Amino acid sequence: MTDPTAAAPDAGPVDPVLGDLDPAAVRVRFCPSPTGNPHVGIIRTALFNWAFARHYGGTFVFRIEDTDVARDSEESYAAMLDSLRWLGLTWDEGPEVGGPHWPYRQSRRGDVYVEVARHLRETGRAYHCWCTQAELDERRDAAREAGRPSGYDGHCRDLTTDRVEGYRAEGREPVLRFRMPDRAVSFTDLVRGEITVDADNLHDYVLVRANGHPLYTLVNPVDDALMAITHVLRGEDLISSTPRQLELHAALREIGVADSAIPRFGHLPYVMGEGNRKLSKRDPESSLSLYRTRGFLPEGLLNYLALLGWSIGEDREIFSTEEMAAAFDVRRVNPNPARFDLKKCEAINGVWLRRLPPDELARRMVPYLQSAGLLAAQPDAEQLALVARAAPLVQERMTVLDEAPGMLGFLLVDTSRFSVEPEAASAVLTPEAEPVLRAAHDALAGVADWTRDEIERALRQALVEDLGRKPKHAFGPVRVAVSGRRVSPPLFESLELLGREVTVDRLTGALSLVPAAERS
RNA sequence: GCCCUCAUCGUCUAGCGGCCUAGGACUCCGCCCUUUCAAGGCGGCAGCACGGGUUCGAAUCCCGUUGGGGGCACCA
Repeated sequence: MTDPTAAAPDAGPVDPVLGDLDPAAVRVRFCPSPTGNPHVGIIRTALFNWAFARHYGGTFVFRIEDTDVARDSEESYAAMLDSLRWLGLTWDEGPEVGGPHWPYRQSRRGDVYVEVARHLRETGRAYHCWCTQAELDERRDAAREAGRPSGYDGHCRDLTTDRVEGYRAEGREPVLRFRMPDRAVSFTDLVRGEITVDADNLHDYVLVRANGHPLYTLVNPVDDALMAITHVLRGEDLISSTPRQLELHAALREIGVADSAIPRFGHLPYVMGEGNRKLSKRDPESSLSLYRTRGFLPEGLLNYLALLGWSIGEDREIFSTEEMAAAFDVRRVNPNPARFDLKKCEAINGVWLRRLPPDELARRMVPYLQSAGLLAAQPDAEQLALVARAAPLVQERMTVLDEAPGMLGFLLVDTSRFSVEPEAASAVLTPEAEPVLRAAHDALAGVADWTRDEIERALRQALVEDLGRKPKHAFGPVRVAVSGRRVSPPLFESLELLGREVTVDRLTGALSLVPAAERS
């Protein structure tokens, strides 16, 4: 058992991501604040955290950062859960599934933060600051004017009791500030390497508002510490607040509030929108629900999002979330911002859509057909069977599911609601097409065995052979007559699904749309 | 203003000192296939921001410049 050539435990290279941590002990969290609709940037962050956790066999914690009563909403909270569920990004601890650190909504953890804040103040790690907004603004402007850093200047760090009493007598309400060390702070970012901020640019920051409400600056690090988070993967906008978080966590350990190790941080690049701006919740194209209603598949959307800042390598772009998790390595995350490209997102989605088994595609098209009014809320077996048979016809013609109604509508509407698009009618249902329609009508009416091959044989015979039309001009009018459009699924298969009776009816109807030929 | 950060085709990326006359994908443009549209096949346009180093050798390492992004809240 003993291998003399084996390296001593401390001689092997230390894993730069795990350190000496057991992979299964990895704990990451996804902690959105429920304001507005979930957007693709935040989902990308969720995906990378999920992949990281799954890669190591660790724990994916889902925590709701709802400390901003003015902006948070219950709808947004519900939408966030619904989104992750839809995408299949399952969490191991969090809302609805529970976990040892319950509750996972910060709005329900108020007592915890009050207690921690008290400890911080009693141990001198945080202090009351009595400065008014006006005073702060004035000093900040002056500092900026002088070319100095513009953060808090430490004015209230060491106030005499007389001064404190004076402020109190004025009726001022203090905020609680964290006392940052007077030295540089550095850390190794998992995607960017060493990042150092020197003391001059580290400022005491507010943990608790004058009204007693704890801020993100307190609750986020506290929960990370209490929930024993080992790795933090978040947006690059948080890079500059990382030193604060590091120091607060260290303070928490020193005063005995938490005993978990300080997490390692990795900052993910932005997802950019049009122009050169970070994609924000205000941009309509950032909204996850938009992609969902358009009929993107979770597989496709997630695959595309994975490509934004990460690569599985070896000229490969199509992969599942499981494959991503298996291959995921934070150090391979690309630090530069990526622009969201709808065209490419659609292309990737199209690949996934074509990969679906036809039955599965049919199943997923149903809701879109329903909301278009083409399918009843409780479709009968016959309708569902028709959709299932039609699925293979449209599968390679779609990139998103909400294209289904447009492509299958002619198969599903009853005759009373069927109509030919005016543009198609005027372009194709011309006097020259009349003989074609007539011949097609007569030929199809006589087809005994209504199958795709028999339909094709009959039409070719009648239109191409007998009438001498080019296939394009032979089948075009028939297509418009039965589908109402110039573009449709393959013609013969469509006719087979439509049935002889309806087909013949539509040809008759089309005949009535043909304008009389001008006599000269 | 101060600080942090980023830099390969239009876009997403591969590249971690010689395999690079820089590969793939999306977009766009041709051609083929073809009953429409797609899908598919083949081909094409297009890139290492700039300047210094280091090195026998740099897209790859270092420094600077320029340009982009972010932070400097009693938002998160």
